[in-house]
Amino acid sequence: MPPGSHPPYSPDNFPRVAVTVDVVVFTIRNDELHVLLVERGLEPFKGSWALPGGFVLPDEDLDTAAARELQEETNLSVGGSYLEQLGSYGTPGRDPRMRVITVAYWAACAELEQPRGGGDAAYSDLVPLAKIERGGIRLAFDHHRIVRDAVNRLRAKLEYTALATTFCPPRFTISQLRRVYETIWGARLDPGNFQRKIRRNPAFKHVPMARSPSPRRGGRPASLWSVPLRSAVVADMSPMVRRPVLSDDESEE
Amino acid sequence: MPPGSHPPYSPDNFPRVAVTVDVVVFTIRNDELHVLLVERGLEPFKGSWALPGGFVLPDEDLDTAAARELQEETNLSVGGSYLEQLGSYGTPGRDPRMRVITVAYWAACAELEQPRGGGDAAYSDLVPLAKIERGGIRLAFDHHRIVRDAVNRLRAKLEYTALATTFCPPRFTISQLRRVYETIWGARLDPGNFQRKIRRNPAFKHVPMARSPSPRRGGRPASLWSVPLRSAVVADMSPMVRRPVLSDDESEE
DNA sequence: ATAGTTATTGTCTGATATACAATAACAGAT
DNA sequence: ATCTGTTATTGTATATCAGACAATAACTAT
Repeated sequence: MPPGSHPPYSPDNFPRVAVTVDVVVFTIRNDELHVLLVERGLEPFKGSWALPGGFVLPDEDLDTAAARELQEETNLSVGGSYLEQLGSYGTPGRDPRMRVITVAYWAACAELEQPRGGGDAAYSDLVPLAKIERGGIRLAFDHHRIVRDAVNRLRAKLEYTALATTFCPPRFTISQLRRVYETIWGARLDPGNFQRKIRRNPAFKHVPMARSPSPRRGGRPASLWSVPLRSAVVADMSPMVRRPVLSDDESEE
Repeated sequence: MPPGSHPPYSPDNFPRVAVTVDVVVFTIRNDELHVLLVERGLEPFKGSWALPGGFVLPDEDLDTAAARELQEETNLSVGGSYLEQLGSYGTPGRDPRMRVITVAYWAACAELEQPRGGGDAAYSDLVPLAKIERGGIRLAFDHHRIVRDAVNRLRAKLEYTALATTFCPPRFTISQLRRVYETIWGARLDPGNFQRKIRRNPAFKHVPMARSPSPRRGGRPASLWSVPLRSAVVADMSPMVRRPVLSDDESEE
């Protein structure tokens, strides 16, 4: 890699750097987008919230390290969720103790059991993204920026992939899926047009004899859908158009 | 960052890792997409081609390190080109000497002077991407994968940004720009429809009294265009549709 | 003047998004 | 059982836009 003028590799001849992975875990709870955070028990930033993460182990690939962190924090195997590298952050001084470069990942999960409040490890909790975006949460290091970047990526990817389905159970109604978009985008989508859009997409398969089960408050029962091919979730699809954010009251005028 | 069960930071208490940046520099020469490569003068992979890159210096941000590498290799300031982080690669064993995690970047440049063959530094040259994709080039480390990822990203970004303009001089004709798309996508675009698409895009501004200068071989002279706003280059735009690759002969049935 | 070439504008057609109306299938209240 | 409210699903009409391709425009070279 070094073109020549750089010092040659050798255990004592390269800058001292630590490499960590941090994961932005997204999930939807009560129709609100949440992020998994841990409370720091040590300086620096003791008492602040931070993204879950840790060192990349000596014989571990980056993706593996991220999957391990996700697993450790959520008890979810990567199988049921989506995990993707976001980017690396290494501004000098981002960690006051030493040079730390972090490889950030983001994950989308359907259901998340309430994080164990305070175990042997740190205290962790799901925090509404709105609260973070509002500036209502003090985040350690440059994690505010990482979260912002992750949210932008998430919002963008909903547009042209079927990733929204990873926030749903394996079998879901089209309205459930629509609510995922509405929640994450903060926009209202036309139910009829959304329906057609999904039905036209060959990645989505009708679940034969199934009707929406959960106790509903009236209304025609919806049929269930799934995306059988794992690869279809991340494949490009005809884009969902992201509309401008609407305020909650669009009734009387 | 460590939730708790991890070892605390300390100069002696984290895995030994080196961090480098590697840059995939793209440019177009003779209507062909090229990548800048350097020939390795040292083991491992002595004699193979590799991406230009090197250590991240102790007080250097990642983006800065990448910009420095680009500058060192091309004599181009980042001002005239586009530089973006691609992702990080850290599979154990990717460098046989030690654990090396590289943060890969990719760059798009308009003109590139012929790399100085062999100076004090390594021998470097522009290599046609087609040759790399065909497997005709032995690349060191996992650089083959990095180049592949970079090309995919480049091709994707042409679709919904004005990044193709970074392969053109500051003032260009619409046909020049179209040829950039055709070169990178390996597809043929309809001149008329392409023209309209660009003219409809408010990011593109007509250069008042200018006509295409370069010695042409006949044909109506084209007017010149530019994208005055730097931010408009990376902003989302109405997507160019990527058509299937066409073979060179689409004339006689 | 003529032929060849590239730039630019026009036109038509088909696909698709959007708004919004209409119908279907349920729960709960009366 | 009927009526009301709610959600799911289908229809429809309009506007927009991509794609094919024809028609001009403005040059160079002969």
